[in-house]
Amino acid sequence: MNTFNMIYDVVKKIPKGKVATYGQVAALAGNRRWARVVGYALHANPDPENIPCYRVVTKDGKPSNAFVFGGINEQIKLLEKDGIEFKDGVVDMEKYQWDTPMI
DNA sequence: CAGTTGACGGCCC
DNA sequence: GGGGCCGCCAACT
Repeated sequence: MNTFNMIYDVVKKIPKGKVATYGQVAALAGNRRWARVVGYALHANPDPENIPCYRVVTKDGKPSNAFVFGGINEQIKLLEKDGIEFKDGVVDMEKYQWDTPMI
């Protein structure tokens, strides 16, 4: 169970129609300070089919400025397909942020 | 082995 | 309100 593995596990548990912030994923993975590591882990993304990295956004509810898995537009498209509403490129965190009971 | 960087977050100026 | 800096851990060079 590496740090990466825990992070991936958390990301994979993000329910459809919800999004999580990097910090939140890090907190769920075990440490809040892993925010950067989470970013790195998702960048590595060894299994994109099971790791919906597009559901992980910054605290602002915006996708990372270096999202390069197909383009920002593609990420927004995928999120909207999940039922997540985008407004001016940002998600309504109050409504769509993953409500984790374990945090 | 040591130094630097990195899909971030939070605080300070 | 906006911009910049520091800090955290792990991976990469």
